[in-house]
Amino acid sequence: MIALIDCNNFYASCERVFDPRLNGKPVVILSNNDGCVIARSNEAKALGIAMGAPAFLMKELLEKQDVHVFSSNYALYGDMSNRVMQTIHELVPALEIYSIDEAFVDLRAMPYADLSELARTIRERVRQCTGIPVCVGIAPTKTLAKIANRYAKKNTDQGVFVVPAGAMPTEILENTAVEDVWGIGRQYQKLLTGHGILTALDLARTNPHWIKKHLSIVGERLVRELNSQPCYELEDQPQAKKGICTSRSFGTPVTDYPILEEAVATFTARCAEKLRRQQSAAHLMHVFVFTNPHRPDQPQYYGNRVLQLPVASNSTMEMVAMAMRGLKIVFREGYTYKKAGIMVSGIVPEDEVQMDLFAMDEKRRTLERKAMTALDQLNRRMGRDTVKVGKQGYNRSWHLRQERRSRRYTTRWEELLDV
DNA sequence: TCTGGGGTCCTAGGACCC
DNA sequence: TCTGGGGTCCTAGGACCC
Repeated sequence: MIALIDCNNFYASCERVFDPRLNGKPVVILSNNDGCVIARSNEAKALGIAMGAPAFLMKELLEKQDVHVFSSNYALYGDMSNRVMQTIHELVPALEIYSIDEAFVDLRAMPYADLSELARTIRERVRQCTGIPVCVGIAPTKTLAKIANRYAKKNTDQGVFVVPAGAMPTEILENTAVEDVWGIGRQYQKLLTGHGILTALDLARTNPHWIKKHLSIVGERLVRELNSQPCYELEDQPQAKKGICTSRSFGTPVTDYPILEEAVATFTARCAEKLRRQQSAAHLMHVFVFTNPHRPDQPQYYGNRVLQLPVASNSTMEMVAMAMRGLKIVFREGYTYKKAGIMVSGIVPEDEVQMDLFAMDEKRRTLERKAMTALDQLNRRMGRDTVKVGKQGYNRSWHLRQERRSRRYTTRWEELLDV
């Protein structure tokens, strides 16, 4: 059996842990740049505030209904996520962190006759140690555990639901709309409902050949999983990423080349850090810049370039130098840039990098590697970008708009909660 | 009379997830 | 004034190999 543990309204719940006055009130959290609504408390959902709704269109409603609005505070949410995961991990050893607010756990080796008792224990312990409410769904497959979790959230006071192994759980499948099944998005929903497949139960009973033809092998696995046949194992070892992207919209639009340089250098430094953290190196870098597509009255431009490093690298210095060459190529004077980013791919383990007879000499490479290790250690201890390359600059005028961010209660001494 | 049977790698595009 | 930022997997088609 597999459990899916999912935090309720996670970002809103994080804010509430440190400000209980928010309990019972509508709370929403905005995306980077205070752009869209990306998390809502139940009270906010009840007001009809949609996921992904642009904040500026909701302004009146948010004010009129006295909604508490927050900018994203990823320092807080990331740290709270770590605490939740650690708490679960202390109770169940086999844990797959699926997203910032969800984890699958393998219950096969757990000495509990009654799995709902274990689920309640997990729930209470997470609540006690972190203040975050979670729901737990338990079932023979991941897909069914997802459905069980959703059902626990919507239909029970306990926040726990178990789909037993053995017989097909017809009742819960019948009460789950097909578009609420994990892996069924907008396009597949349209296709399936067009063929009269409206519920998870209908989908579970659909002809596998038809599914394979229209939803590919992914759909076939999904149908098997609905029939209690596991196709997805628990992945408790995180896999190295095959592509890494750092991109941002700018708080204020950018026209100046030096400011664009600072932004792109910073994104590159972030990609290099991510590569080093997973002990990888990349040999392709994709630089892109673009104007605001929501302003058709302004001239539009999308510039992008893929650059090849002679030897796969994760050195901030080498990668920033390369990114600056790419930016020079894609930059066009006279446009107002809204967003830029760096994507790296062609990722290999850092100890399996293929050398080049004519590239940077080995001595320099070793030195840079040592420098990067020192840089990472310093920045981990003293805070991000304590040590950085000069191109990253001090300007920050391109930086995010975050007008309503709460304090970083758990990761900054100077922002601790006052009692 | 009649024209094989395997493979690999790469890219673009489309679907999905949080 | 104003619309986020990451990822994954699969398939089809083209080019190539023996």
